[in-house]
Amino acid sequence: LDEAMLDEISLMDLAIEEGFNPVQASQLEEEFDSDSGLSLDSSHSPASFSSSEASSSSSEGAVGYSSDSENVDFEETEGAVGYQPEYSKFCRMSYQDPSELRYLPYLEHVGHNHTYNMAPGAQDPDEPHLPAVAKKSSKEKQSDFLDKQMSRDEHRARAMKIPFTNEKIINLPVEEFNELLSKYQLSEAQLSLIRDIRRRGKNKMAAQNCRKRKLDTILNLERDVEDLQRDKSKLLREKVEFLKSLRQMKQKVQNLYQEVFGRLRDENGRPYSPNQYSLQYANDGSVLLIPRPLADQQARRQERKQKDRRK
DNA sequence: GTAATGTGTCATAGC
DNA sequence: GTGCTATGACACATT
Repeated sequence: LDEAMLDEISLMDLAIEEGFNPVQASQLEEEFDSDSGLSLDSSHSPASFSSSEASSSSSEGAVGYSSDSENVDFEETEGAVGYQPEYSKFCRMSYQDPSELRYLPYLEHVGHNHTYNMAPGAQDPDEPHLPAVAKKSSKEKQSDFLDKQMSRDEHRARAMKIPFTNEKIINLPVEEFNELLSKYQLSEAQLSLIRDIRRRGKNKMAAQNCRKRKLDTILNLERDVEDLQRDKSKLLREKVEFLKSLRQMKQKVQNLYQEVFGRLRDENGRPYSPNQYSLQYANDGSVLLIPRPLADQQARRQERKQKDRRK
């Protein structure tokens, strides 16, 4: 019995393994396409014109998700230095009216753009020219990377001459935000960029909170699992103790029974046969000597009652 | 070279 | 209808 209990306890050591679905890498079908194959960067298309052309002609229709707001013409940006994939994401498709794709018919099938990746040298014109820097530690590089990430919209805002800070764009309440917008004469492109910056900024914070919450939830659940495992172990130990104690009590009763039965004598002074008689405990505490068949019958009845009660 | 991890972004649902 | 938040999924960089 104890071994069975211990086996049961050992079953609690359940390894919680998270399933992992590896992200399938997209196939690169064209030499300069992004990994997702969804790049909208027209400069990479054989039938395209440059992004600056696209932006310069966008006064009457956007080519990207955020129209010309992010396709700023950065002719002052000089040749790219090295591979800057993070700077390539400036032309998205989401929310876009398909009719706006008339200049890029070969991209009409694209529904979701993750244009993070560009060919070497095809730096996002939105982004500033970043000269090569001295070797940095991985932490510094990570920090640099994050700085670039965080300032990307700021570069865009500066390039589009947005007259207030991104911090305001992102954090002002709607009313104040709209009030701020109304104070300036802003072009459609500027308004579009501002809305994008606000949306991205808010979503960025939301994602950070979401991830924190997710981690907290996981930690709490892990703690709960540990607590429950401790409780279960404790209950199982108690169960083992109770069963042991019950077995001892039953043994004592059995010994007592045999002692009492062995001392009983009939009117002729002979002992009763345990095959023909048995002792039975009455509800009032008395002990009766009754013939075996009757005792067996009562025992069966009692058993049935208990079964019914369990149901 | 690869798996794991962290981050920003997009799409979408729900409020 | 609009704006916001939450979250899954994706792409990418880094470790």
